[in-house]
Amino acid sequence: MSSDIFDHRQIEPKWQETWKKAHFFEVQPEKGRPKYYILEMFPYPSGTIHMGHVRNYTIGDVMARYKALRGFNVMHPMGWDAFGLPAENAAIKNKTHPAKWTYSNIAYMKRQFERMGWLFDWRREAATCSADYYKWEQLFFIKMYEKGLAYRKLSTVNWCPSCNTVLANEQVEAGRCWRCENEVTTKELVQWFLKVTAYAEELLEGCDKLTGWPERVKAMQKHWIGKSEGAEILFEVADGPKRGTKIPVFTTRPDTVCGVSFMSLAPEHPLTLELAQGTSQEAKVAEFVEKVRKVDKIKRTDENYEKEGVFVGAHVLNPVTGGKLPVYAANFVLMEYGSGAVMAVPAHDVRDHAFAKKYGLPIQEVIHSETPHPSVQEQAFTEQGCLVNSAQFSGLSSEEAKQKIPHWLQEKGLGKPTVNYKLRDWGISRQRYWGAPIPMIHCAKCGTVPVPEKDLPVILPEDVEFTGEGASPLAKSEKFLNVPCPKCAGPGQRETDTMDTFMESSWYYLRFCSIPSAERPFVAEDVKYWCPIDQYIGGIEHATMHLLYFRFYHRVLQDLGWLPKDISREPAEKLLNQGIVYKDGAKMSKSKGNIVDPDALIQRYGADTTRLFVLFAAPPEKVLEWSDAGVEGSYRFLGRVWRMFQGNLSLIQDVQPYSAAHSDLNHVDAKKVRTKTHQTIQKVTADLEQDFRFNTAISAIMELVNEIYGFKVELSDQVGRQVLRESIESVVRLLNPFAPHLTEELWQALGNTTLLSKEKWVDHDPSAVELDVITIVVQVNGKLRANLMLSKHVDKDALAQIAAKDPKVQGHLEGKEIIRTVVVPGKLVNFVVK
RNA sequence: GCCGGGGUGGCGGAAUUGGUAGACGCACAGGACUUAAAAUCCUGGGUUCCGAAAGGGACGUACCGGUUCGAUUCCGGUCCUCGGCACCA
Repeated sequence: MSSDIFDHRQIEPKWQETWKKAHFFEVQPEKGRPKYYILEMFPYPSGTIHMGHVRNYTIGDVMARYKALRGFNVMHPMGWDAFGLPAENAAIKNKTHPAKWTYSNIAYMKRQFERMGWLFDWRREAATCSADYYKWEQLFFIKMYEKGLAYRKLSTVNWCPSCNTVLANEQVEAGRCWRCENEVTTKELVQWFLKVTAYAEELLEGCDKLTGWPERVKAMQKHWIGKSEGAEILFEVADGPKRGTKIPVFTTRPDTVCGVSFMSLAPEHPLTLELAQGTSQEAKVAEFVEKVRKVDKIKRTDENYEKEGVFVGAHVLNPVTGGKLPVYAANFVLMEYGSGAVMAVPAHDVRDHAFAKKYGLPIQEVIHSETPHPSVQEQAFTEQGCLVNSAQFSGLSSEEAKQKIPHWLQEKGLGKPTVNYKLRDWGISRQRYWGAPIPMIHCAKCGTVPVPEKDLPVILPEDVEFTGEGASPLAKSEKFLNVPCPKCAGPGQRETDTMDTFMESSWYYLRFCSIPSAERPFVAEDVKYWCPIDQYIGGIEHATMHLLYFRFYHRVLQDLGWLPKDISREPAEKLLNQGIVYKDGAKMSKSKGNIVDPDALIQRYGADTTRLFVLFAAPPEKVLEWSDAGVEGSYRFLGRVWRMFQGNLSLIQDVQPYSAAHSDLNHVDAKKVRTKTHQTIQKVTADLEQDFRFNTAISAIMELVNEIYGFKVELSDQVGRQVLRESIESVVRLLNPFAPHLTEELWQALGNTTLLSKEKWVDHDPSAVELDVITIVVQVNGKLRANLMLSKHVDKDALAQIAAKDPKVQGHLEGKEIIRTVVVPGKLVNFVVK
C-alpha cells in the first residue's frame, strides 16, 4: 500500500461500496437537529452525463458532505426529468420507444453518478415519466382548472407545412424544418395556459425577499415580469363592417394620446384580417400577414430591423380628439405584449417615428421639451415634458397628464388606468407524445370536461408510431382518443396535447420530501419539515423560466391546499447558479465536437481528480474553461498528498495530534507549520460556509501541503511528530468533501476504523492563527516603497515615525514636504508629499 | 434588439470592507536524482528601462474619463464577449 502512486481504480470502487452499505443520506425528519435540504436541478436523461452535470453534482455533493460533517440532518435526493423532446427525436430517428430509450439512459447515468462518488438518498428517486409521478401533476392541473388557473386560448406555434406538424423552436434551424428543410411558418392553435400573470405581483415582490438568491437572477426575473404602469385606452372602429368595435391598446404614455396619428396592429391580431375583409387592401394585408409569420420574434423586435406595415383599409377614432386614424398592420408589434395593438405617436416614440416617416403619416407634437430639442419632424422626443396641442389637457406636465387622462377616459368609459406585465401566461400544451397527457375530455354536448379523479392517471398509450409527421402521436391512437364523456357518457375525445416538461420540474422537490408512493404526491408533514430547500444549485440558463415557474407552482399548490399554510411561500431559500463548461472557447456540445467524456476521465484519473479539477479551475458561478493539463495538475496534487502521507507515516502513526496550548510550542518550524495548519482550517471553513469558494479552499490546502513538504522532523522529536500528525490529519480531513475516496483510504491508514465521511469537521485553534509580527506597507504618494516587519502592538504614531525613518522611504521623502500622513493600523502608512 | 453577466501575466484564476496586483495551479526555464528518459523533489519568473551584479526606476487589471492620500474594487461613457428571450432542458 505504500507505493509511490495511489491506485484510484482499486480505492474508489471499494469506498463507493462501503458508503452504499453505510446508507449515506438515508435520512428522515429528526426533531432537535438542524435540517439541510440540498438539491441540484435533476438531469434530463439524455444518455450519458456531461461536464455540466459533473460540475453541478460535484458542487452539490461537496456541500452535502460538508454539511453532514457539520452535524446537519442532510437530505440529498436525486431523480430524473425524464419527459421531453430528445426521447421523441431519438424514437423518430432510431425506431425505438421513448420509454425504452429513457429508462436505459437512466440506468446508465445512475451508474455514472455512483462512479463519481456522489451520494444521494436513492430511496427518494423519482422519474417524472412514470405514471406514479405524472398522475399527481394531472390532478394538480385539474384542480387549477377548477380554480380558473388553467384555461384555453388561441396561440401561435411553429408549423412545418410539409411534415404537417408542430415544431419546437429547437427543431427550427435558420427558419427551416430540421427534418425536411422546408421553410417553417406559424399557425394558430387552441392551447392550454396557466395563469402565471395572476401571481405576477407576488412573484415580483417576492424577489426582494430572496436574500439568498444571486442579484443577477432576481434582476432578470424582475425584468422578465416587466411591470409597467399606464393606461388601457379604447379606440372605436370608424368604418366598415366592424364599425363600433372597440380595440383596446395598452400604453405607458397616456399623456401622448392626442398625438396619435395611426394605430398599429400585430399581424397575428384577429382584427387585422377582419378589418381588411371586403376592402381593397384585403389581398395586400393577407400577403403581409403571411410574410411576417415566417420571421422570428427576436428579429422582429430588433430596433434595427426594417419596420414595415400595411394599411388594413379601416380607421379608428381617437377617444380624446375624435380624430379619424388609419389602422396599420405592423411587423414590430407582437400579439404577446399588451393587447397586440399600439397607439402610434410618431412625435414621441422612435419606432412610430420611423414608421410614420416611411409611410408619410402625420407627426404631431403633443409633448414639448423644456430643454432644447430638434423638431419632432426630425427626431422623436421621448422624454417627459409639457403637454401642447392636447385640447383641455394642454399645459399639464407629462406626470400630471399620466394621472388625469386615464381617469378622464374611465369616466367616459373609454379606458382606464392599468398595470401591464411583460410576463405572459404559461403555455403548457405540447403537440407531442413524450409528456404527461393533459387530463381533459372534449364533448360536443358538455364542452371540456376534466377526467374524474378516480380515473387518473391518464396513461400514455404504448401502441403508437413515431414518424415526426402529421398530428401528435396521441391523436393517432384510436383507443386513447375516443372515450365516453364523464358527464353525459356520450361520445368524447381526449385532449391529445401533453404538458410542458417544466410542469414536472416545478414540483419534484416536493416529491423528494417523502419516499415516493403511488398513493399520494408527498406527505404534508414531510414537506413541512424539509421545505424550503436550503440550497438549490443549477445552471444560470434557468434564471427566468424554470426558476420562475417553480416559484409560481409552489404558491399555487399552497393556495390549493396541498402544502401547509405555514411554510414559506418560496420553494428555495438559497440559490447557486453554476456557470457553463467551455472547451476551446465555446459551450461543450455534441454538435461542436468539443465534448470531454467523464467516463474516460474517471477511468484514467479517477473521480477524486475529476471532482477536484472542476472545483479548482474556476469559481462555481463562472464559466469553466476546460483544460486537460489542468486535470493532470489536480491528479498530480493528489499524488503529492499521497506521497506526503506515505513518506511521513512512520513518523506519525504512533503519536497523537498535538493538543497542548499553542503558546507552549517553542519549536520554531513546528510553530510555523501549526499556524499554517490552523489558518488553513479557518480559511477552508470560511470558504465553504460563505460563498462556495471551492477554488480558493483547494488552493489553501495546496499551500498547507507545500508547507508540510518543507517541514523536516526527526524521529526523536516527539513534539514535532505531534504537530506533523496534526497537520497531515488536517489535510486529510479538509480534503475529504472534495476527494472523499482517497481521504477515506488515508484515514484508514492512520489506524481509524470509522468512516471519515461520518466524522465531525474540525475547528481551528484561534490562538494558533494569530501572528505576533505583521507586515506594514509604506507608500509615498500611494506607491509602494517599503515593507516593515513589526509587532502588531506598535501604535499609530510610532508606526508613522518608524516608517519615515526607513532608508528606502527616506530616499523618496528627501527634499519634499510631507503634506499628509495616512496611517491604517495593521496595514499601511502612506506619506503624501509635494 | 431587449434583459442579465463577464473582460486581471503565455493560460485557468487570487486579491473577504477602497489599502503590497498576480496567491494557488497549468505551461515554460534552470537545478537535483538517474547510465538515460519518465516520474519525483527544489528554484525562478507581469512588461520594460538602467546596472556586471546586488539593486533601482517607469508602466501595468479591455478602452476613455472622473472621485480619492490611495481604484482590479466606486461613478460616467465606449468596445468586445457570453447566457436568456417564453416549444431544448
